[in-house]
Amino acid sequence: MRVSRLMLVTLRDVPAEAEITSHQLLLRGGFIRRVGSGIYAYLPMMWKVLQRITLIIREEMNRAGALETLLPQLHPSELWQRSGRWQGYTAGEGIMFHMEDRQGRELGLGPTHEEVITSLAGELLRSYRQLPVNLYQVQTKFRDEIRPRFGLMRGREFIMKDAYSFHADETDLQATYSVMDRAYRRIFERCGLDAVSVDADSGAIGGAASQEFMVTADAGEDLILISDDGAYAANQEKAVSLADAVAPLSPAPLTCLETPGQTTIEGLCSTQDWKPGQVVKVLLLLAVLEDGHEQPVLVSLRGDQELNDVKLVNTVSRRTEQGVLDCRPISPDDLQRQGINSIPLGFIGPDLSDEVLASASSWTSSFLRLADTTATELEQFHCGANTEDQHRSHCSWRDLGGAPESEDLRKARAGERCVHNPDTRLQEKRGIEVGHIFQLGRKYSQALDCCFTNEKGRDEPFWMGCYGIGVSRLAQAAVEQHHDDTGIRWPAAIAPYEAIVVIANFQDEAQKRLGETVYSMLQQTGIDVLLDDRRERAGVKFKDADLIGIPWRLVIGRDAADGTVELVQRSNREMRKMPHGEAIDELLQVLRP
RNA sequence: CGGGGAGUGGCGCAGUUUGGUAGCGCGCUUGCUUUGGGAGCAAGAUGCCGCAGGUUCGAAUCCUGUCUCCCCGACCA
Repeated sequence: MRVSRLMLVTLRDVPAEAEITSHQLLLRGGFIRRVGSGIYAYLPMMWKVLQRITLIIREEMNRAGALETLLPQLHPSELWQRSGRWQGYTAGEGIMFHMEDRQGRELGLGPTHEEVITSLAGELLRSYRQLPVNLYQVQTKFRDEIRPRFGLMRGREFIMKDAYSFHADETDLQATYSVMDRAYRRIFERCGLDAVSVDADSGAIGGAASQEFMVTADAGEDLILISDDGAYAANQEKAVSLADAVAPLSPAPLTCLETPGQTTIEGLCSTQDWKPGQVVKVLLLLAVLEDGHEQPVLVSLRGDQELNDVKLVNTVSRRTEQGVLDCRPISPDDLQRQGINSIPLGFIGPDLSDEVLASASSWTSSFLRLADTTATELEQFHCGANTEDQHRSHCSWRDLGGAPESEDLRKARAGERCVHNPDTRLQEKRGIEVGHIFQLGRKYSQALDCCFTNEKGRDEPFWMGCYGIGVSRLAQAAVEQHHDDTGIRWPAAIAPYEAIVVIANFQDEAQKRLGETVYSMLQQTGIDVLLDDRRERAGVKFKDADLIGIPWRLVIGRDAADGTVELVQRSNREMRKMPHGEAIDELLQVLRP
């Protein structure tokens, strides 16, 4: 391709809309344009990148025995009503774009395809003899994100590869899950990405095991914790660790203290000369359950620890045997609205009486009491006295009528010891989630009543797995991981072009002739090559070539008359002069080994 | 949804406080010169100043409404 015909529009200034480097570079390099909030056009070079990524994904999915398909983007609401997700996905903070057609039928734009694929499987897969089956598609997904961000990283319309597998039993599901795990590792490696797989929470999708694949980059939205020995890695939402030990209090009798205005752990500890780890803090939250109940929750946590929301929601869900729609701290306003005035915020102890809820207008009238292991393990501790401006020192759980059952509710943090091997510690990194694999189990097949006939002639819901890769996000993550101060450094496997021939001075006949020769020779070898034939000054072309990040550059310059060219590697800026024939051989060797 | 910021030529911005009919840099067009790291000179083109009302002799500027975009948050008492 000739650059003069490429519709290459590069920008010197950074567009104001872009915050992170990869977003800026994709805009400046002429790869993407914003059309609306979270909506982007993939310009020709970007589309080539996406196609190359998709090709790698297809090859690996096919190799793993999956079948490509293409499902509709318009989903009838009935389908989602059958799985019970229509309401949650469309009402309020719902993530699904939805509409009514001219007949008044309700439709949604697919944010994910469990409903469609599962009901199809229910129609097509009648016997255990047809199983297992693994279906995938590469397609645009629509999600009305609360806050679209960072270009392609969190768009409202994005390209995703999603796959769904169907099995007769759990063991078979596990087998395919691990096949997918290996396929994913190969995909990311082939794309030239440094990705780690981490234990993950399966979140709203539900199911048993789940793993995320994270491209490590400082701009990542997720915090991941990795052990020194590499044996353990998890999303912070899911990560476990051994909390640092704290010095036990020297035994003393329980005492009540005046602590005016000391409502924070920090304030309390600096005034009383306590250590945060010797205090039990009690958080007051409200969980909204699937059946509409509003359940007040009291969480006891060692003062130096932080609450992990995801673990909390999962625990509340397990204890109440219900889905949790929302779980958030209770504010003074909430209390006022409920007509409660007897909760001394900032001075709450784990034994806060249920009586304080007696006057609540819509809340459940008793607390769900939870405690993190770090709190229940303390022999003696300080805590709130349930009275304004008072705390208790040297309290024990016996004084409080016993400790709640121990739960893991705390955030694991970098520097803490690992559970699998206390001699190793956790390090933290930031990551961009580019893939996620789940063992869904029978959640959707049961909800949609999609069954096959098993060996014994009985109907049984499928065991399912689902496996996603954010294709457009992956492309931007690659830029986030591979760039320098002059531009993008595409990994060769997904670069829009493999090489670019730059004619330094297009007015110079010798340069022009050699450039054209080299260009057509490369084309004949099948290398996807660009020729910068623009009548721009050399500097402009070099800057653009750096910016758009083509892995190999052949400069046809001053030595063109004697057939000498410069071969430059984008990733390390290494430059070597050599006869043009040799340069082509060299390129063939690295690009077509 | 809450908080903050911004909408002025393709991109980046000034002008708004104090109302007087729109400007700078980059880019674009033409010509000459230059030609290895975003050239120089000259001459040009491009604006419903987000949109709709209002105030005024007069509005990018003041008032009201509205739309859009970006950032932070929806986090621990």
